[in-house]
Parts: sequence; C-alpha cells; structure tokens
Amino acid sequence: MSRPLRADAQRNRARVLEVAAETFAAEGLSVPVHEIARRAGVGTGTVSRHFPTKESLFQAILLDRMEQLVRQAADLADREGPAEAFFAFFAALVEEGAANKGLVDALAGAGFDFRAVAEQSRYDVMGAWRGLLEAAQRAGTIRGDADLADVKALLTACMDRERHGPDRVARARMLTIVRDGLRP
Amino acid sequence: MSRPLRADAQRNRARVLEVAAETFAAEGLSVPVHEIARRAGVGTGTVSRHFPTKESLFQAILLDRMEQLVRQAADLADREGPAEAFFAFFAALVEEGAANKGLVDALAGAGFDFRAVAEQSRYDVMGAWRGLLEAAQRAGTIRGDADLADVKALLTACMDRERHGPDRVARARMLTIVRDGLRP
DNA sequence: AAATATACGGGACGCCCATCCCGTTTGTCT
DNA sequence: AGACAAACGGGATGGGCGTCCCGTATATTT
Repeated sequence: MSRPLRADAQRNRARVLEVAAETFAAEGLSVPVHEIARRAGVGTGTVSRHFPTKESLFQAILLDRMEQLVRQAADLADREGPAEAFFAFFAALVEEGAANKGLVDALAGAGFDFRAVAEQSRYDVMGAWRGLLEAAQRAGTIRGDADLADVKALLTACMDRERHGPDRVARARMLTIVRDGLRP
Repeated sequence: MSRPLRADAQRNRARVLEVAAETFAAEGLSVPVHEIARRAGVGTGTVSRHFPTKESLFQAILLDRMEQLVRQAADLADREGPAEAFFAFFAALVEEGAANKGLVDALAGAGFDFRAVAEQSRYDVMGAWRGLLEAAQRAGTIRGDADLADVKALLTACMDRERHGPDRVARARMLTIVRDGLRP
C-alpha cells in the first residue's frame, strides 16, 4: 500500500469533509466545489486531490453517515421489535432528510446515483432496509406486496413535502398517511 | 396590438412547440434548446425569438396541457361524483407523468417553478385540483386535514416510483397505497 | 415586380462549473 | 540543518448551455 498521509493533508482532508457535509446538508448538492474549498479555507486543488470528483466527495460523506444509519436500524429492530422498527427507521430518515438537503437531492436522483453508492458501501444499507421491511411484513404490519422501490418513493414524498413549508404537524401527518397506506 | 405572424413564422412556432412537447415528454427538461431546434429543423434563433427563454417554451407547452387537465377534472367531477373524482384525477396525472418526463421534472422542481406557471395560467389548475380535494373531503372519502402539498408530494412519489421499473402492477399498488393512506 | 418589413439561421458571446496542472511551500526523515 | 518527497493554491483548460445578434432570405404589400 502507500504511506500514511502527511499531517497537514490529514487535517485538510478532514476539514474539507466536515465543511462539505455541512454545506451539502444546508444547501444541497448544487453548491460548487469551489465554494466548498473556499469555505474550508483551502484551494480547489486540495479538494480535488483528496476527492477526484464531486461525486466521490459526496460519496465519502454518505459512507460515514451510512454506518450510523445501519447501526440505528439494527438498534431499532432490537428495541422496538419488527412490527414497529420499520416505521421508526422511516421516520428517522424523514427527520434526517429535513436537515439534509444533500441527501434529499441524492435520493431524488439530482445529479448522481444513490443506489450505486449504497451498493459499494461496506455497510449494506439496502440490505438493512430490506430486512426491516420484510420483518414488518412477516409481523403483519405492512402489506406483503410492497417493495423497496415503493418505500423509497414514499420516503421521497415525505421529504418533498418538507419543501412546501417545513412543519411538524405536516410531517407527522405525512407519516400517518404513509403508515395507513402501507397497512395490509 | 401587433399584426398577425407571418405564415412561415406561424408554422415554425407550431412545429417547435410540437417537437419540444414530444422531446421534453420523452427525455425530460434537461434536453438543450439547441437540440429542440435541430430536431424541429430550424435555427436556434428561431426558437428563441418565439420563446425568449427555455422556461417560456416549456411554459407554453404546459399551458396547452393544463386546459385539457382542468377540463378533464371537471368532467370527472360530473361523471364520477365527488367521492371518486379526486382519485380518478390523481390516477390520470400519474398516467400522464408516466408518459411525460418533462412534467415529472417540473413537479420535482428540477430547474423551474411549476407553481409559478400554474398560477399565471388562464386555467386555474390549482383551483380545480383543490376543488376536487375539498369535495372528496366533504364526501368523506379523504381525511379532512390533508392539504394540496400533501397530495402533490404523494403524486411525486407515484411518479418517482415509475423510474424504478415502469410496471402496471406497481403503479396500481402505489395508487392503492395512496388511497388507503388518505382515507379518513 | 419592386419595396419593405419580417423572420430565418447559426455563429458568437458570456456564464458556470468540474477537473487538471505546475510553480511554490511545507512537512518529514536522516 | 539540509534534502527530498508530499501537498498546496489557484489559475488555466475544456465543455455545456442559454441567449443575443446580424447578415441573409423570404413573405407580404402596393
């Protein structure tokens, strides 16, 4: 393999990652890479050396987050039981989306392929998600013919709804609608 | 006002409109204006004289379509009665979306503001839509607290679902899910 | 048929952005 | 402390796109 990164390179990489995560979350994926660099106080070259493309940058951010999400899904399955874990996870993702425009863009397919990232991650997000879905179906909480694509579409709907006025009441209502819709 | 358009100008305008409608429907809003011009067999200048901006071009297409949609909504209200008209219209829009990527892009907010167009149209699409929704709520088919933004979000979900494999069965299932979700 | 306004074509312009490159600086190792 | 490799900065490059302009062609009018 290769040597460890030089100390300043490590710091810069971490800082870029941090700033990019904040920025994409707050403003979505359309923020130029130049801008990320500027805010991180580094040159554009530094960003593109660590992350050759914009996509690879966002991917790195997502990979971090995914580990947490998968862990959270597993926790929920333990604590809540199969009947409720799915909806708890669904609600967590909606909450996440409310605070993370970049994720919403990615799920909406705005400029890059979420599934591709998910599949090459060490953490099998899709698998975890599917696990919760199927467990809930076996527990009889969710109609048996619903698939992951249906769920993703509904998730997109909940996130989309946030754009027309973020509103706790509306968010809760959307969750109820989804829950009722998915009932067997 | 101004004189009538010259004959060739009228023909070109109509042809551009037709080609643009087909192209946006088939490939979405990201198709360059150059490409529309090329396919219509005219220069880019001709397109931009009739439609100064890309947005104004798509807007013109949408305005045509909207008249039909509003009419269709009114018909449904008469034929089906308030209890069912809303879902019939919803299903019609999903069908429309399946055949019209441009519309899906517009609803998803990809690059331009659907609501702005809707509001300046002679045909009050939002009003028609709201009318159907409120009638269905009075008839007890739909939960009273749902609003248009909820409905639009669910519509987006149905259209989004199409991208992961257009599939009659899946489409019908999504409609069922939405219907069940919106029940009082 | 001549005169005039109108419209056409498509190249030119300007903007934005991701990516690459290279002269300069800075950490690291001896 | 000196030498070498590693990393930095940010300007340059290339590509895509919408919009504007103007010399040329064509419909309309008299």
